[in-house]
Amino acid sequence: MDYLKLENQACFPIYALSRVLTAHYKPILDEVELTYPQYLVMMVLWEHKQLSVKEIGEKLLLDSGTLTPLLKKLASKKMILRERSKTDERIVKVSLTDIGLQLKNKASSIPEAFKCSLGLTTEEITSLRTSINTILNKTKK
Amino acid sequence: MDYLKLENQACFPIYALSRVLTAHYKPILDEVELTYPQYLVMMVLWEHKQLSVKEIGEKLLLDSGTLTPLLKKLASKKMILRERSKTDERIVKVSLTDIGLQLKNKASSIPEAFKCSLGLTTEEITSLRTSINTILNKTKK
DNA sequence: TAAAATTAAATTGCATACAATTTAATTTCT
DNA sequence: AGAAATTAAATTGTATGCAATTTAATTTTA
Repeated sequence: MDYLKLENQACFPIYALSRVLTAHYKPILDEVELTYPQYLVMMVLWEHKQLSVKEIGEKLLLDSGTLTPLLKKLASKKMILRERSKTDERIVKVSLTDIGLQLKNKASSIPEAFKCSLGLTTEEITSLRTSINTILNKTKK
Repeated sequence: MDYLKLENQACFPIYALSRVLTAHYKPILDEVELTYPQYLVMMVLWEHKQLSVKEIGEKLLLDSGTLTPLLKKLASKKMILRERSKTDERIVKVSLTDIGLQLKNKASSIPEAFKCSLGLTTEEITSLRTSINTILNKTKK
């Protein structure tokens, strides 16, 4: 078998699928004026209320080089608040504004809209999530 | 179930895994001075010898906005040749230079090196590729 | 305790991605 | 044939990603 053929690659379909899925999110997320990475940040904040940049990075596997400008954008949209920690000035605490909190209501229909856009069954999605998570946990070090 | 929680998302693990896998490729591809998307382009050219920008885009699901600068970079490294089609001036034909062709020898060890870097069994990788391809084909429209 | 090491963000630079538009060439249609 | 529509790349602008470095603050250590 020629391992340098695209069809024999495992990484390419994941790389491609990631972009295909983001494209499916696009029109849905346009409604709430979020990009996919911004949506992920909002999601972890809806769940945890307040997180440092580092903590957000650990959850999303993104570094400050990616997050700092992204968080500034969310802050300019008044969805989040960035403030230096009083007890440790190195840390920037990120939290939701009222607008950001309210947005969760509007966003509640997104998962279902996305699922419809994909045209996969619930079982297919669950099975995919489980198997990808297994691999992700083994490989992310 | 709260569908706005990260752990219940199917898309996030794929997005994250894609980046984790690219990171695993990084040190290996550094040896041949290619980025991961550049490696994909080289791979389709090793297989097909000559392709138009559009054809490369169809195989990799990338558009000219992404490919044009990437191909210019590969051309500046003397790995590929870009030339307008004689019969249809709209089309740019991309082919391998001798250097680009030679590179396949050096690249032949990449799949195995990557597999080792991942630490997954052949079965895990094959099964992953199969299930992701199924989903990809259903969703890429 | 003062220097050394570490840590958290931010910054800089490079390389994608992709939407939208533009340009140039070719096809289709009337 | 000539205008209209279509097509293929390139261009423009915005938004990631990430390596490497910098900056400022805190912790560790000699």
